[in-house]
Amino acid sequence: MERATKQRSAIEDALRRAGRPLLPAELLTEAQQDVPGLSLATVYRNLKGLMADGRVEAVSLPGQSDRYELHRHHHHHFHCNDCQQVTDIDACPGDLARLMPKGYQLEGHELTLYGKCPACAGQGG
Amino acid sequence: MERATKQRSAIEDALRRAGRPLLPAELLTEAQQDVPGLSLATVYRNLKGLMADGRVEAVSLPGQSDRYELHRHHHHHFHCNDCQQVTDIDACPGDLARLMPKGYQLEGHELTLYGKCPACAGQGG
DNA sequence: ATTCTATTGCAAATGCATTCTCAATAGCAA
DNA sequence: TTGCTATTGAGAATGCATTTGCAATAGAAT
Repeated sequence: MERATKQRSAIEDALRRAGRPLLPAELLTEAQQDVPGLSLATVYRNLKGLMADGRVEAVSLPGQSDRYELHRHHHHHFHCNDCQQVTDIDACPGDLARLMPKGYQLEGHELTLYGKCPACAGQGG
Repeated sequence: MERATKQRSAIEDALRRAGRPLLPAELLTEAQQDVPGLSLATVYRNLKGLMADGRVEAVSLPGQSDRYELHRHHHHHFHCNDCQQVTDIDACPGDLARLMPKGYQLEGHELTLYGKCPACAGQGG
């Protein structure tokens, strides 16, 4: 991460445009609109560097391979059961400490919502 | 799943004793207390069969490989940041629909709580 | 422009969880 | 008991996401 490359900016731009977590393969396709020859290995290499710089973070959902998005404050995710697309949810249930059994210390949480996104909900899926 | 085998009952017994989701490797170790020669392949084979029968279900946590537990009603999970052990949480935040953006249909959710279990909290981890 | 070396594309290589192959074993019906 | 065949153990094989080796390319300091 010492030099600025068109590949890296294409990758960051693609993430910015998407505004949601992308799979490496999706990110590759998106960024290839700027840099046609871009390779998946380069996507992974840059994601690793961008994560080390705190500019990008991985999004792990249950049973899914990691997606990546630009760094954001605490939020959650919605996963469409139809199109598999993931959307950021800028809200939090809060007060989860009350769910904890006695003796357990709560340090964090992750919430994944499932259902249909507007596009899929409208198609009788 | 046509014949009853000591391997299968050892596997079910181990899950019952644990009372929490186990990794295939943990389950192997536990069940080997009953059937020393038990192999990992047999653990996987039986888990698949038990899941098909609805007796066992997979527990996927973000960024983790699947764990397995006996079938239970809706619940959530706590993952200890120290010992990595997973505990069932018989409570639910409820009313998550209010977190949904307009146009999205909520069909389900998964909540993972993180922190320290009693054993690890007591050790200044 | 020249030089140095970080970065890239490609394909091969990893790491891993899970599945499969196959001969030997063991439920269980008769 | 006997016979049929589902199940098992062991290890090789898969499938996938991710990483790496290497020669070629391209930032950017001079």
